[in-house]
Amino acid sequence: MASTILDVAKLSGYSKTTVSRTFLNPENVPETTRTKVFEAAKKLNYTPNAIARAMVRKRTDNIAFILSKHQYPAVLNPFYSPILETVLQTVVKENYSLFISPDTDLSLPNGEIYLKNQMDGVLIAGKTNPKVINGFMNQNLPVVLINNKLDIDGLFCITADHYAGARLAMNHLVERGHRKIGLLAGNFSPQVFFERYNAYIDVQRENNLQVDYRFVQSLDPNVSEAFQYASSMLVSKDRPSAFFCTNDTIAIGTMKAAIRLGLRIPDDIAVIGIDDSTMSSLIEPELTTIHIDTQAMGLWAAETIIALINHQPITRENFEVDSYLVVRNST
Amino acid sequence: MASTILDVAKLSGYSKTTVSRTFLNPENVPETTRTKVFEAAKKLNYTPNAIARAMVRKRTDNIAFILSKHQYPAVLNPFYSPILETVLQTVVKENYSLFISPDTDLSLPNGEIYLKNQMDGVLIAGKTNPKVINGFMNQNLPVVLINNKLDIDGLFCITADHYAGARLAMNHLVERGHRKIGLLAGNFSPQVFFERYNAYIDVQRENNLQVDYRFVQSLDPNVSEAFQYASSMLVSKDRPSAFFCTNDTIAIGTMKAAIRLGLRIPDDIAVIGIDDSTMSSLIEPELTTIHIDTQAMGLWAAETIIALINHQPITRENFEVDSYLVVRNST
DNA sequence: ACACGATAAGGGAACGTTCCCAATCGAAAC
DNA sequence: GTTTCGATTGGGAACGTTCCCTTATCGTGT
Repeated sequence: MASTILDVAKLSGYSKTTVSRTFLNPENVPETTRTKVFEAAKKLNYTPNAIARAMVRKRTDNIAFILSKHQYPAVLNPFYSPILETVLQTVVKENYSLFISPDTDLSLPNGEIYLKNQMDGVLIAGKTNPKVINGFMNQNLPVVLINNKLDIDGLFCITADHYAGARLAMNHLVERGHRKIGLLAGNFSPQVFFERYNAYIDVQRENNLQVDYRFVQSLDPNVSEAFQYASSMLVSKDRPSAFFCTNDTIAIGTMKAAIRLGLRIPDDIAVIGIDDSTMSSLIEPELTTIHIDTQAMGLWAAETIIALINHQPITRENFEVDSYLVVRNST
Repeated sequence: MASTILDVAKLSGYSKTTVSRTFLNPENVPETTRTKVFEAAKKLNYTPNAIARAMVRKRTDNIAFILSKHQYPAVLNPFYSPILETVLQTVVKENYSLFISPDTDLSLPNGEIYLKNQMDGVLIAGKTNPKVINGFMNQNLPVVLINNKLDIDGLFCITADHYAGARLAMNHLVERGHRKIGLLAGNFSPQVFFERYNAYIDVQRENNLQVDYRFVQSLDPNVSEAFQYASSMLVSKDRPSAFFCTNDTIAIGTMKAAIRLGLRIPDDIAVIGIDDSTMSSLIEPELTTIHIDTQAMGLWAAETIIALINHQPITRENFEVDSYLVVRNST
């Protein structure tokens, strides 16, 4: 049905080799040849077949972005979606195509198989089964991990220091004079959960504050759950003067609860989040939070996978991204 | 480097045909054959080459999701990202892979070309150059348009009636007794812009209200721009009692401005948005808005493109998705 | 006049599958 | 005992490119 390089060759009067050459390096071919070939191609509505090309070149220029199945929703996830956005823009600029996949299908009988030979490299965001990673690496596929670190030879990772970030948040609250601080901790991957939890405990110890475990709660990181826990804690007579929420979504639920109870933020209750997601500056009062440089994550991940694909030197190995405090009006 | 079907054939003692058969339809092969083949494959770390397979089958099981370049950011766009999420989940369930692409690269010298033969079908979200659509259709590629309608034979479209949706919003404001209503209209595609603008005008005419053009403004649909325009309008002595914002982002900027000026929502100033984006129920007070059934859009688009790929009958042609009013606390 | 290099173009193998067709073999049917 | 049929397997062409190698042509310098 669709026309092939042979049709163009016949119509233009040249050989398939010349046609191929013309499409690959137009400048390496005399002008008359070029125009004749392109003319014929246009007339036949011809377009080089990317699959056939990939077959001989052993390159597809496709990069996969796999989101841990623990992260649902995939595209809408407030932490990962800015990373995906940056990766997409970066990768497209270098003429790669981006393929996105929640990693569920990798566990399907044939899912893992199909993915492999169609990709030049794989980006994995979040916690994943090491078996999957090994599967890719056994095929000599370059892999870069995002917000996850595994000590495998030849594997590159980009992470953030969630302990340091959480300390920033806690220190800020302490500096503002808060002596009683509640914790609403999202149950992300155990690693992230504990890094932030430990920061909460450590900073308080260092400042001789006592942890009141009635105001420490782990929960699913969504607004309604945060709203519920925060509501019940905020009505307590000896409630904390501040809440450390381990992400912005939880912080927003907490603020909602406070506002509904008629409490003033930050005078009656201070709230701090983590992520500096888009929402944090949209709500009123605006949320004080920890900015994690997700743009750097996306950029480095994209550039690294491309460098690996092209066997170019890697600028930095296993790079840890910065976090900083963004003071707004909720503290 | 990587092992091929011939290696497996040799090691297992069967022919390449039998190996191929075993991978394609394990149940069509005697058990002893199956185990021997799979054993050999495992030993060799063999995995069928998706590219070679695609080459002979003339199918890749890849679907492209192209976001209009007018929509930036791509993944983070509050209207399109839920659609993308639904499309992704639906498509993956049917064992297709999803490629995402901002449509900029289609205009690159070779960009358009490369995309074509690697996809079984194409989803295009938002306004696009018809040339691009024709390019795909000339290659006999199924195309489905999302939130955009073009009268091309064989082209399927899913849209929302933005005029009707906007009328819902305006009628709600009128019912609440508002006689003076301002408009903050995002400059989306001209089509969407005018559908909503016309609804604004028409509903007021029908109710004998006078339009005060000092409070009508078109703007880029982002929070800070909305904040600025709303701020300057809200300080006016004879300001409107309500603002119709043509999406939630604008509404949020408007509410922010009102809150900063110490106005009470909805008593001093009512605000209504469109989209029912995630944010609308996170802010305080929660935003009254028009819900557009983006989930239905994503689902139908995904199912339709898959049906087209498989030459199955289409359940519904050119389907227009429902909108309804969601009353919250901003009106 | 001759050799030589640069420029232009073509022939054919190779990439790793699938799938059509044919071949073999044993058992069941007549 | 011959035929038929199903089950199992294999050979080879085809898919549409790229790329290595070769060939032809045409100056250009000596």
